[in-house]
Amino acid sequence: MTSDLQAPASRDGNAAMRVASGIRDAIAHGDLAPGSRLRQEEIAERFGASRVPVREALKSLEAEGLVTLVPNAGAWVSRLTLAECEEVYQTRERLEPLLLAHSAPHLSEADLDRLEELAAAMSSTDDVGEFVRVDREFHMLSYSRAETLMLGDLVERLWNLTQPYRRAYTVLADADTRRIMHDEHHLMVVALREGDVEGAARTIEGHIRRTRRLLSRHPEVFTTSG
Amino acid sequence: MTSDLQAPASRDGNAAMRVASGIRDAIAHGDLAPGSRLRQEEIAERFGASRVPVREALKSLEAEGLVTLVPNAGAWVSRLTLAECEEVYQTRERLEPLLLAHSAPHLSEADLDRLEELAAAMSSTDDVGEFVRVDREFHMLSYSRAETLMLGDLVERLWNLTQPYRRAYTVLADADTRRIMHDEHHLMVVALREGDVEGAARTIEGHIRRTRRLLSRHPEVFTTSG
DNA sequence: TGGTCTTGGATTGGATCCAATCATGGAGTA
DNA sequence: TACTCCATGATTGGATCCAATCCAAGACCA
Repeated sequence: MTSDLQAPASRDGNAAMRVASGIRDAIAHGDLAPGSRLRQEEIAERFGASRVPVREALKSLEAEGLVTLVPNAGAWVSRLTLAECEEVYQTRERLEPLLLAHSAPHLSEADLDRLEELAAAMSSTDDVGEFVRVDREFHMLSYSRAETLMLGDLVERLWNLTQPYRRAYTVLADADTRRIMHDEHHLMVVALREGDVEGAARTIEGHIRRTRRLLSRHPEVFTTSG
Repeated sequence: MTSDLQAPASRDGNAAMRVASGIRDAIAHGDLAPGSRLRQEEIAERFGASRVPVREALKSLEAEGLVTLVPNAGAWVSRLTLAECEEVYQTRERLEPLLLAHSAPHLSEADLDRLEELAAAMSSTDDVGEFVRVDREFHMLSYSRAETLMLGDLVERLWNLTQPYRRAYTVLADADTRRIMHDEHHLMVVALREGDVEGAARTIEGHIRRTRRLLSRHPEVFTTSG
């Protein structure tokens, strides 16, 4: 019980924030699958905190939609149906062009170089995990210069909601589809370099739309076999 | 073991939920102005609870953007600048046509009759408080038949964010502007009756866009004089 | 034998207590 | 007079304890 043996958990930020980030990451990385039950005490012990900050963290995650909270019953990692996932993509289709328009004018040359690097890395890798990771970095970087109150956070949350399924259906893309995705990424960088915000916005919209339609052809990703 | 995977039906009634709703309503009704400090103990006493559920409620409200939480300092009702308010309206401009498209096919005749009633009530009242209240009911009813995972809640949150400012700039609309707003409402009902989802979506988009432009002509609403 | 009731354990929800942190104001000094 | 430093009170953050609720297994009875 003496705290000398147990190193006090890192002090930056408050505990609830740390716990929330930890759970978010665990979900994103696939360590916590959709449908998994989240027991407060278990989480508390895992993060070296008491249950109070855990409950606050779960409240935040519920508001983000990542966790489903049932009074007097418990918390589960949210599970999406195909229809719900399509809804998230429809929403992204509307919001990300807007967010990109906010960010595009402030992207530096270095940002654009990095975007090109990431696009190239995506077309050369065969590892799905790596692809998904780089894909996320690519898009988030393209939005990173937007100075927004909530739109940026909102889009990131939408990505988080579908992250567990992204890997699953990325495997299913055939060579042609992958080629088209890479072309779209490249087109987007070109448009951004030319200062063609409208063109970049249209490209990202089409990109998300195409991904959504790919998704809807693979309902097997969402079968609740577990 | 597998019984942990599916969440049982929800049951409402915990304190954190009540507190969150209470604060939300207080902000919406203007009892809590943007910038107001929220002291945990004060709130706890007001709702007859302890500080623990209050802290959970504040976490939720922070995730919604209604409350700004500063570690080790406290909580304040979020205050928007003009630019941030315009961002919310830009976001609504993209999302509400989509949400309306989800809802429109499921609106009943009774719903449409009620919408017409509300539109008429808006054009006949001179009381600003009444107008704002009915306006919200009108739009929320038009979305109420959408069966969405998050889009419906998301739009409602966006409305909540700007609710404190809506009353302020509604006063500033001249007779012409009000007339146009009423026409738009009526046009929307007509399009919905005809089953013209696309037309209704365009109408609501134009309606929000017009409101946003009206808003940007009245920066004085956002001067931090208080 | 089948259904209902009860009881125990497990888990969440809430209250109280203690620790950590921050703002405020006053004393002391150049 | 103005600036620094420190002490003190107020407020938030976290831990522990207790109450309420739910689920499941087994007892009881028709």
